[in-house]
Amino acid sequence: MVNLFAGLNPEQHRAVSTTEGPVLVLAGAGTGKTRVITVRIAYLLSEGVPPHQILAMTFTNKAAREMRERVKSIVGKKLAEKLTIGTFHAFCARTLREHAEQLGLQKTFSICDAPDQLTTVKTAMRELRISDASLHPSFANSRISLLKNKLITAKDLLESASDDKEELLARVYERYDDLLRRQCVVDFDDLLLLTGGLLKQNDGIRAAFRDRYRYVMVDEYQDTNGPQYEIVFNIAEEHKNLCVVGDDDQSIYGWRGADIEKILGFEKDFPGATVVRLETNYRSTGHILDAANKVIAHNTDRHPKTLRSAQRAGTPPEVVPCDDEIEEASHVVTDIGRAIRAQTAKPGDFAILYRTQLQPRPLEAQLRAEGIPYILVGGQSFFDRKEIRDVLAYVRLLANPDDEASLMRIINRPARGVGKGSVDKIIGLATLHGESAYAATRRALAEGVLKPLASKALEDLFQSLERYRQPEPTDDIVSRIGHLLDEVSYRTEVDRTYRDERARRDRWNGVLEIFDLAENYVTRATSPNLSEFLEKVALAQDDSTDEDPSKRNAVTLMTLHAAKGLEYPQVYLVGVEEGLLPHQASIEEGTLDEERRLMYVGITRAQRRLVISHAKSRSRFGTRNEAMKSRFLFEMTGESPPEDWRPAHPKRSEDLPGTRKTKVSSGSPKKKTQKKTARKKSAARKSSSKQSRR
DNA sequence: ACCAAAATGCTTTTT
DNA sequence: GCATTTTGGT
Repeated sequence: MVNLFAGLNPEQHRAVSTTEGPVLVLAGAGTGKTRVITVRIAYLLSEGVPPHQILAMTFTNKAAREMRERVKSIVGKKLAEKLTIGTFHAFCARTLREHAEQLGLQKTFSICDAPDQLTTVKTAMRELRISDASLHPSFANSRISLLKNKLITAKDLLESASDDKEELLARVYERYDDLLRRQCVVDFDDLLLLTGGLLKQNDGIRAAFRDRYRYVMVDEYQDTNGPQYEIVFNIAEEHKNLCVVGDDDQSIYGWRGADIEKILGFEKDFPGATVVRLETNYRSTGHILDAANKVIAHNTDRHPKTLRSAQRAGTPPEVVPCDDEIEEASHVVTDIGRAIRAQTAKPGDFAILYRTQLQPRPLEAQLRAEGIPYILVGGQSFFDRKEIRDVLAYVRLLANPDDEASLMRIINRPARGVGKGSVDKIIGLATLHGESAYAATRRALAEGVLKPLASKALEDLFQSLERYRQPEPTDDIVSRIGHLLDEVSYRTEVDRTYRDERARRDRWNGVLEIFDLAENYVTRATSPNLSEFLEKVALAQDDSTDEDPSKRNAVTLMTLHAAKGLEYPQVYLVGVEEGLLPHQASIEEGTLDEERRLMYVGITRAQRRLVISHAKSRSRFGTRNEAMKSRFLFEMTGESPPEDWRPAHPKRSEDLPGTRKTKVSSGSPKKKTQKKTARKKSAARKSSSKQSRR
């Protein structure tokens, strides 16, 4: 075997070679963190540790894939495949399927995505007769998620509720969980929560996991939340062969329940832990790193550290003021276009980073106009499209008949004469008997309480579903899905709904892509089944993007959150304005530190060139708002703000909920019209962007 | 029960 | 500004 330690600096060497006992690696941005983890795994293997005893957890699929690839390139395919490397969520989904019985869960449970979660919250509220006015469904939804991530159960909340609103929320939470259980569905948070509970409560399973996974590694440890910590702790508590790697300065998931205290307090959890600091940055040139250091130094609650560049000073970051987001986009794109034409750079060298999903639009338009290839990362567009959700709902019903959200989605799509009346009757029965909507429909059919037309239609639908539910030996998943869609005439429905020829083709192509996905899955899986296929689909949203080799050499557009862990020769950081980069909502919540870390993450993605832009005004909700240069830019350059500069500040609670079409600012400079934004944080996601493939 | 027109609410970040 | 949801008419 080659010398694994070649090219490692002394700290990296120590992190790799300390295999026994707890290890905390504080790895600043660009200090070779991934390298350390992968070489460490290779080293463990070379020391004779069997691959199945090694468990490595990541937060994103991308990170997991990259880690496996890199280990593979060192130790070869055969060994690498026996390692357990995956996201927390994937690991948990697998564990839950293996041990479903212990939790009173069907092995075929489905995983509900964000829109389904919201639907379920709404159902819970409807059943409890709670109006949208007393509790916003999206607010309830995000709070429930956060509570789960903080290991607070509905019962806990009910007991500790200090006001009416909290009690209301607790009751919705409780009913929401009941509904999920009834549907045999778990949400993203349950995956972690139930696995944690399983390991904590079931001595046998815990012992088995401890015995099996002797060496545990966790990437991005600063993003660990309560349930994840519980899982890791329960597995590693005894043998203590736990190596966590992270950077408190890059903790940007606090809103999701990530607890920065976990990395700050690791030595308390595991006394005697070896602590390794990686502070030599191999990624960026000196000036860029200076800028990053200056910004992050304004945070107080952190492990103090300063990144040192291993490279020359390079060029300082450029700060470009623009009039509005259109000019900003055109500046960025012209800049990129010029470099590409001059052949000093290729499209793949560039990344354009932004805070929110509403920003990429003008950039996309410009890039397309200039004919520059680009990839839009994130923006869950594909799986949010109506026809995709329809088809997946059908597939989910095959795997799990009790999935109510899915049944309700397709019960009358294509239209088959099952109207509101019939649906209400079914829901009524389901609630009355505390059974799933599927069982309630069966009951309604047996009792003959539905209109003849609806009755006949549902008989047919159920017959089709049941026919393709059981795997025929000769039949694979793909043809089962195909036949089912055939029998319900889904193609006809698509043609009927979309008059425009192009739209029709587009939509149907989307459906065909599901078939591609399924085929792809079948060829890879050892024993293909619907539940596992759906699990892959639910847990892997970024799959389509980076596999496509034709898009390799393209400008990358993504949010700052999505950019963590990545690097590009040239980075454009756009929209660095008060209210946007310290985001308004964060200013209101007092989480400025996390916004600053986001800025820090953005800066440290750049290898040799960083261009930061901000606009004087930006259109939002169709109205134009004035914007101030972000405070972070003053922190970065050390300049002091000019006389007329005003930071964004928390908004008064009294606002005008009735006014939809607000007038464009009347031009009075003292009264700031800049802030008119949503006042609640919401987990709702929209299909705001399209064009993820082609 | 179905379709078109009108109102609504959304936009912080993701597994 | 947009897409989705609700409404009102047939």
